[in-house]
Amino acid sequence: MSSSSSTTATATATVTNNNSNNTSCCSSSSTVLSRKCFNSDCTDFKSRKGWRLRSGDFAELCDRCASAHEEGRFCETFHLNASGWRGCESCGKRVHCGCIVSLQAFTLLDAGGIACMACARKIFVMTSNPAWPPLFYHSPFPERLKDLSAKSWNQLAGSGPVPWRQAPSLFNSSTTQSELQPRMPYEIDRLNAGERFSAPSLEKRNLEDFSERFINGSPRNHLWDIVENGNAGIIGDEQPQLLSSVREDISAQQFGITIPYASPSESKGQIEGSVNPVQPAPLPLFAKRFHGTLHKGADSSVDGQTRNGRPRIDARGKSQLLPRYWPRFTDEELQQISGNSNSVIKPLFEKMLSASDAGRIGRLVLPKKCAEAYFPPISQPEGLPLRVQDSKGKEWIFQFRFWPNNNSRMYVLEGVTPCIQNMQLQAGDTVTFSRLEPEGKLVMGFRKASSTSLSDQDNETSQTGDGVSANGDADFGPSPWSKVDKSGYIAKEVLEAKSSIKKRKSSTLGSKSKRLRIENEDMIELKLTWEEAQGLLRPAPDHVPSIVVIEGFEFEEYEDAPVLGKPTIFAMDDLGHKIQWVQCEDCLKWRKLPLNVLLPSKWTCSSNTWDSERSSCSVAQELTSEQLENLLPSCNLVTSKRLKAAKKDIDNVEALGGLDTLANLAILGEDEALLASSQATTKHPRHRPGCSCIVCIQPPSGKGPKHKQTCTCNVCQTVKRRFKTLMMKREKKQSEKEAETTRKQQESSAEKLLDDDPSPSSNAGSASGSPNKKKAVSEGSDDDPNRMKSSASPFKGQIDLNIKPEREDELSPGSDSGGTKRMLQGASERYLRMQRFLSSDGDGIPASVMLQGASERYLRMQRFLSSDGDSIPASNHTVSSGGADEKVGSAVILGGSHQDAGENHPSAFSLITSASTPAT
DNA sequence: GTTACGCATGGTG
DNA sequence: CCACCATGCGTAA
Repeated sequence: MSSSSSTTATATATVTNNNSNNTSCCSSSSTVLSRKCFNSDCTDFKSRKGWRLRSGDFAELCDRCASAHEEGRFCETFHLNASGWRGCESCGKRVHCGCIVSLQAFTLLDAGGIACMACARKIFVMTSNPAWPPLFYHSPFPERLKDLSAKSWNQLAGSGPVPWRQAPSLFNSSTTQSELQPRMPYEIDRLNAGERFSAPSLEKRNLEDFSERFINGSPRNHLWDIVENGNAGIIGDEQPQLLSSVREDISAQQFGITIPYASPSESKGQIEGSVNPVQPAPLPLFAKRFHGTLHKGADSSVDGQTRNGRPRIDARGKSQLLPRYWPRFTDEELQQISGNSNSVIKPLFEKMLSASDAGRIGRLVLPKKCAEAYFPPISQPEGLPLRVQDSKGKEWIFQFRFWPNNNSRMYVLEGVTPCIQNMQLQAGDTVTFSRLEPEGKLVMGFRKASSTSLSDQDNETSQTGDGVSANGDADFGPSPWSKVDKSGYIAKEVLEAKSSIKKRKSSTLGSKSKRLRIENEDMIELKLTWEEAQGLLRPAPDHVPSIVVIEGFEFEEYEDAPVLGKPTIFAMDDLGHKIQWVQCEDCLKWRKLPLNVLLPSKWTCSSNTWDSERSSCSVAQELTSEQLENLLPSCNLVTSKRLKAAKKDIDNVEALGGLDTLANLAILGEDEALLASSQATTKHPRHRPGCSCIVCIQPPSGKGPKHKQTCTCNVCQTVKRRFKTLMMKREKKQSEKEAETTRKQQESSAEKLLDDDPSPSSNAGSASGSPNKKKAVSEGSDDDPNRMKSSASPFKGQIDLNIKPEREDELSPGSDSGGTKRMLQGASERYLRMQRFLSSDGDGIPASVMLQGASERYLRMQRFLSSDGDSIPASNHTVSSGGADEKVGSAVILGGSHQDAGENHPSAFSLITSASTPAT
C-alpha cells in the first residue's frame, strides 16, 4: 500500500487541494476514483475508512485492511518488511516510522531514536511540562478516568454503542461536522477495548472531556493523530491523566509533519466553524500564521501546530471552539509575546472580556473548551494556581478552577483583577492566551477593543489590532493564517453581503461583537440620525396596516417589517397632489414621483419610469433652485422636520419599532456611539442591528446627554416600559412564591393583587403599586399625571407601547384583559408604525416629536414608579431586558437636560446613557 | 455593611 | 433540547 510511500515525508508539502484527494499518499486518487482498497497491496473493494490522509480525507480501505488499521496492525501486516521500522527506546516496541499510517504512533526523542507514544507520554509526564508543574497532573486517576467515557466516545463517534470500527463509516458519510475526527474511532476503539484505560466503565461525560482534551488541544492533536495511525498498544494503557498531561509536551516535541494545508476548502471549513471531519484539517491557522515569524529556533515541524496537517487547534478543535475564541494573534503580537527568545508561540485562545470578567469580582470566565483544552486538567473545583505571564513578561498567578454547573463545569480564572487592571482592560477588550514552547509558559496578552481601528468584527471573527500588536490580516499576507481569516471569514462575510466596508469601524463593535453584532455595512450605511432614518422608512409595499388608537392617537400597525427605501421628500405638486421627490444618484437631479412609489436605495433617472421625459440624467429637473431650497432643509434637523412634515401629509410611515432600530443604527453610525455600543453590553446575545431593546438603544453608561423626565424618546420609553415589566415580573414571581408556600392564602392574595390592581394603580404612585404594575398599562394622557396608572385597563384593546412583548408577554399572566396581552404580543413582533398621528397640528410632525407630547405622562409614570413602594429604589430602577436585569439610573429618566428625541440628533439616543446598566 | 464565594438562573447558539 | 456562559444572587466571611 502506498501508504508507506508517502508517509511522513511530506511534511513540507504544500497541499493545495484539500478536498478529497490530494493526499500525500500516492494513491489518494484511487481513493476517489476507484473502488479499490486504498492499500495498493490489496485488491478488495474499499468499504471503510482508514487513516487520515494529508488531504484531510481518509484512506478508504477494504474491510480487512481497515480492521488491520483499526487494530494497529496495518504496518505490521503490510509493511513488516519495509524499511522504517524502529524500536522504541524505552520499551523496545517496534514502530514503523516510515509510514503515514503510524505517523502518530511514535515521537522522536531529543537524544535520538524514537519512543512509542505510550512511552513518550510517560516520559513527558515524568519530565513534566514546564508550563504545568507536576502538581497540575495530580488529579487522581479515577477523576481522570472520568474523562474517558465510553459513552462520550460513542457520542462523539456518533454511533452510540456502535463498535468503534464502525465509527469510521460514520465519518465517511458525514458531511456534517463531527466532533470526532476520523481517527477518533480508533482511539475510541482502543479505549473501549480497554487497551488504553483500565477503567471498565467510563463515564460518558468524562469521556467526552477526554475526547475534548485530546482533540482540541495540542495534546489532542497528537494523541489523536497517534491513535489515528492505528498503532494499537502504543498508546497503551495510559491513564487519561497522563495522556492529557502529555499533550502539550508531545505536541511541542513530537515529530510531526508540518503541512501547511491552506486549501480553500480548509478555510471554508474553518469559516464554518464546522469542519467536516473528513475534510482536511483546518488550516494550520496558527501554524501558518507563525510560519516564518514565530518559529524562532524551533523546528517548524515541532510547533505542534500541525500534525498531519492539523493545526494547533485542529479542525476539530476549531470546530469545537467557538470562533470567537479562536486566537487571532498577529505576527506582531506573537513576536512581542515571544520576545527575543527562541520560543515558539502557540496561540491558544482568546476571549473578549465580559462585564463580569472585567468587573471587580476578579473572575474571568473561561470558555469551557478552551480551559479543558489548554489549561491543566483539574479535577477539583478548587483548581490549581496557574502562572501566567503577560506580554510584558510580568508574571501573574491566577487560580484556575471551575464551578460545577448544570452537570458541567464552568471554568474561571480567579484573581485576574490585578492583571486586568494592570493591562487597563475593560469589558469588550480581549485577552489572549498562548503558550510559549517549549517552555510551556502560558502567556496572556490582550487587545484593547478601543485600539482596534480595524477589525473584522464579526462575530467571532474579529481580528483586532491587538493591544500587543497591530493589525491582523494585513500583516499576514499570503500566510495561511491570513488566508484563513480572509478566505474564510471574509469570504463568508462577503457571501453574506458584508463587504469590505465592514472593516471600518468594527473594532469597537467588535468588542461587543459577540453580543452586539451590528453589521458594519449596516452601520455605515445607516449612519444617520434618527430623523434621517425615519425618512427611510417605508411601509412594505403591500402593507395593510391595522389601526389602533392610543391615547386618542391613531397608529397604524404593520405586520410586516418596514422597508428601508431611498430617502425622498414628500410634497404636494401644483395640483395639490401628493407626490414625492427623489434625487438621482448619478446626476443629483430631483425627480418627481408618485406618492406611493417605494424606491430602492439606489435610484437614478434611468429608473424613472413614471416620467419618461425625465428618465435621463441629461434632462433638467423640474424643480427650480428655489423650490428645491424650500424643499430641502438646510440642515438635518430642518430636513428631517420637513421630511416628517411632508410625510405626515402623506401618511408617511413611522414605525416605532423601526425607529428604534434605526435609531440604534443611527447611534451606531456615530463613531463614538460605535465605541460606546461596543461596550454597551455583552449580555444579550440576540441583539441585532434591529434590536430596540433598552440595551441596544442606549449608549454606554456615562455617555450622552441625560434625559429629561419628560423625555419620551424611545430609550426613555423603553426604560420605563422595562421597568414596569420588571415590576410586573417581580410581582408575578412574588405571587408565585407565595402561592407555593401558602397556597390558599396566596390565592386569595393573588387574586387581590391581580384584581385590585386597577384601583390601587390608579392612585398616585402608591406604594402598593406593585400589583398594579402587573397590568399592561397604556399611556395616560399627556397631561394627566395619574393618567398612566388609571389608564391601565381603560386601554384594553389598544396597543400598549410600554410593552416589550417579545420578552414580557409572559409577565402578566393574570394581568388585565387578554386584549391587552394580545396587543402586547402582537406588538412584540411587529413594527408598530405610527402611520398617522392624529395631531391637530397641520404641520407634519416627526414621529419623535409627536411622541414628545406623551413625554409628560412618562415623566409621571416615572415619578409614579419612583414613589412606588416597590422594592426597587426610585433612583435605581431595574428594568428587565430579556431576562437580564438592567439597572437604570434614575438620572437617565429624571435628570439632565432634555434632548428631545424628536430632534434629529444622534445624541438623542445617548440620552439614556446614564441609564445604561453596569453590566451592559 | 461590605466583599467574596459559589451555585443558580436564564439567554443564546 | 442541550451546552455554554454571563450574570444574578443568596450566603458566608
